[in-house]
Amino acid sequence: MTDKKVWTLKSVAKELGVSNATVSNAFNRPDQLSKNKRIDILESCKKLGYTGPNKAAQSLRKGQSNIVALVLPDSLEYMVTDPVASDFVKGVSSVLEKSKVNLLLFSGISDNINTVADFVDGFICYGSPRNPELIEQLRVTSKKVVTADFDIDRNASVGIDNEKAAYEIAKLAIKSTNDEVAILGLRLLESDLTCRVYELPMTSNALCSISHQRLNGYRQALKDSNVNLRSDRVWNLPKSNHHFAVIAAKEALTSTPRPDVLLCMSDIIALAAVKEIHAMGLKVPEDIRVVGFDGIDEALRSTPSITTVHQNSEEKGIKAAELFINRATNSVVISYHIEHGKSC
Amino acid sequence: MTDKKVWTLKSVAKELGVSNATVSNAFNRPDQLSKNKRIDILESCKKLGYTGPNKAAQSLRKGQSNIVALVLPDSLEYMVTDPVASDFVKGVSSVLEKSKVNLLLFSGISDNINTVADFVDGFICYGSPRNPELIEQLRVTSKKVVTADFDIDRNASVGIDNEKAAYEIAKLAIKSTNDEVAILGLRLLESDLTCRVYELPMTSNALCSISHQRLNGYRQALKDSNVNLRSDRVWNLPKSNHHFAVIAAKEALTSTPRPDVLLCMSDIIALAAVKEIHAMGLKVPEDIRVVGFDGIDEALRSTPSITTVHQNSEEKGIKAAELFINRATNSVVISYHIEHGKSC
DNA sequence: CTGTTAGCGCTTTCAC
DNA sequence: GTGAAAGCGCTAACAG
Repeated sequence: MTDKKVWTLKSVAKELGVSNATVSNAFNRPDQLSKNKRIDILESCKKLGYTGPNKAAQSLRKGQSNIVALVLPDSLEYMVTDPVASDFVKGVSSVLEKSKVNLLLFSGISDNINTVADFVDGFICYGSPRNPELIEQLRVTSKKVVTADFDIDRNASVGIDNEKAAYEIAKLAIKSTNDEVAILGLRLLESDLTCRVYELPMTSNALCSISHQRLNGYRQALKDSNVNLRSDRVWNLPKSNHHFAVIAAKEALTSTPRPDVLLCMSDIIALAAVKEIHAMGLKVPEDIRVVGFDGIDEALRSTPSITTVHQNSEEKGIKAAELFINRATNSVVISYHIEHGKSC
Repeated sequence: MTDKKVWTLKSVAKELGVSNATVSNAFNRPDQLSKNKRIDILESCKKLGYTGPNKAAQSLRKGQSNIVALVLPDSLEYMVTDPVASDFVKGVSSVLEKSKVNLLLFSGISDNINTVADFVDGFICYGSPRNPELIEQLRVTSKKVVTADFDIDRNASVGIDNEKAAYEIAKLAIKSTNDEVAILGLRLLESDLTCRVYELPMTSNALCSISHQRLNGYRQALKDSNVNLRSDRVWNLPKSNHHFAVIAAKEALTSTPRPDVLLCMSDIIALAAVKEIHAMGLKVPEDIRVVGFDGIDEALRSTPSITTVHQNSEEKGIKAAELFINRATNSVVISYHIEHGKSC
C-alpha cells in the first residue's frame, strides 16, 4: 500500500543509465552480459524496489505464465468438502509447488474457461466439470490439457480401469443368482436430480464418463453371475454427498422386492446407505450387502468397514501434474486394489 | 488442441471489415455502438471461433484481471488438510464465485509473491504466511490486501478478538489458585521446532500475531485468578497438526509437577492432548482439564467433547472476500462463542 | 457511431 | 557485450 514510484524495466534502465535490453537480460538471460554487470544491476534494482519484469507483460510477450488452472468438477467448495477431491488437489499441488508453478482454482460450474485461459499455461481437469460447456471449451482450447478420471479426445489423462474395478467389486458383492441388486450411481445423467435411471444418455461426454464405465463393469459382473438387474434399480445422484445419498438409498431400500445388494459408486454414498439400513433396523452385511468406491479413510474406519475399490487419489493428482509439467500426451492407468471390508 | 487460426481482435476486425475499436467495444462497451451491429459482430466472432479479447493483454492494459490470490499460511496441502482453513476457503470461494472472480492459490512457503502479483488484483491472506518474507512483500505491494487472523499495517482485516476469547476460555479452565497450567501454543516462535518457549520474539510480525494475542489473554486470566504460570510451561508448535501436538502434549504431561490444565491454541492440539492423557490412564476432565480453540466439528463430537472457542471460519472467509470486493480498508471483528464441552 | 493511434511493460532480433 | 526498434493483443482518447 506504499505509494512509492512504481518502476518499470524502462524507467529502471534509464535510471541506471543502461538499455532496456540489458536490464531484461540481467533478469532473464545471465549469459548475455558480464557477471559483474548483472549483479550490479540486480542489486541496484533491489535498492530501487524494482522486483523484476512485470509478469503480466512477460506472459503476454512470452506466452507463458507458470500458472495452471485446476478445473474442478463442481464449485470450489466441493474441493475442500470431498475427501477424494482433496487428496487429488494435494497431489497436484505438491508437484506444482516443487516446479514453482502456481495453481488457479477453476470452478466446474463457471461458464467460460476463456476468462482465465489467457492467463494460464493450461488446464488440469479433475473429473468432468458440472457444466458441459466447459468440456466443449476444453476440447477446442489451444492450451495444454490433462484430464483425470475422464477423457477429452486425445489429451493426456490419468485414471484407473474403472470398468474392471467395478466388475471385481460387484462380483464380490454378489452371492447368489437370486440376489436383488440396486445401483446407486453418480452422475449417470446430466440432471441435478436424484432419480432412477431408465435410459442412459448417449452423448459423447457420457460415453467416456467413469460412471458409465463403472456401470458397464457392474452389469458385466451381474451378467456373468446370472443375476438379473431390474430396469428400475439404477439411481442417479448428481453429487457424491450425504444428502443425495440418503434420498437415493431410501428410495432403493423401500422398493419391492427389497434389494440384497447395493452397489455404490462412492464411499460417501455407501456410508449413507449403511446408515439408512441401520435406521431401518436391518443389518449389514447379513440383510443387505453394500460396496463402495474410492477407499476413503472414513469408509475403512466405519462400522462395518466398507468393502470398496481403493484408489490413490493423491497419486492420481501427482501423475496428472507430472503429465502436465512434462508436456506428455499419453494416458496413464494407475492401479487400484479391492479393500475387503465387512460390508459384504 | 485444434490448430485453427488463432484470432486476435485485430485480425477479426479486418476479417469483418470493421475497426479494432468497434470489435473491442462490441465486447466491452455495449453503449458505444448500435445494438444490431453489436449482436452482428458478436455472432460473427462466435462463428469464427474468437472467444473475445485476450485476457492477458486486457489485464496488462487495464490493470485488472479478476483474479485474486489467496495466500495460505502454509503449503497448499495445508488448505485441504486443516478443517479450519477449509472452511475459510469455502467462505472466500462462495463470495468470489458469485462475483465471477477467480482464485489463485498461493502457498505460504513460496518465496516471492511477485511471481503472481502482476497477474492478480490483490491478495486475501489467511493467517500469517509461514515465510516471513511474504509478509514483508505484502506490506509493500501496491495491490489490495485483505488479511484474516492477522494484520499487516493498515490493510483491511477480519478476525475475532483473540485476546478476549483466550481470556474467557482460560478463566473457564481454571478452578483453583493452585492449578498447574501448561499452554500448548501455535507458532509463537518462527521456528519449525516443537519446543518450550522461554522468550517471546519481539518482532513486529510476532506482536500482531493472533497467537501472541491469545497468549496475552491466557496470561491475563491466570493473573486475575492468582494462578502462577511456570516459565517452562509454554510450548511452541510450528503447525496445528496431530503429529506436533502429540510431541508437545507428551512433554507437557510428563513434566513435574504435572499440569492440571492444558490451554491449547487449536482443537486439533486439544484433541491430540486428550488422546495422550487417556493413553496415560488419566481422565479428562477429572485429572486434567483441556480447552481448545476454533470449534471444529470433530472437537464437538469427540468424547469428551472439547470446551473451546468457536469461531465461524466460513463467515470469516465470506467477510474477507467481501472486504476485498468492496475495496474496504477497515477491519472487521467477528463474533465467537464459548462452546461448553465436557473437557473442563 | 466509427476509425486512427499511442502505449500498457516487456522480449527479442539485429546491427553496432 | 550493448542499444534501438518492432510488436505481443489490447483499450481509450480523440478526431471525424
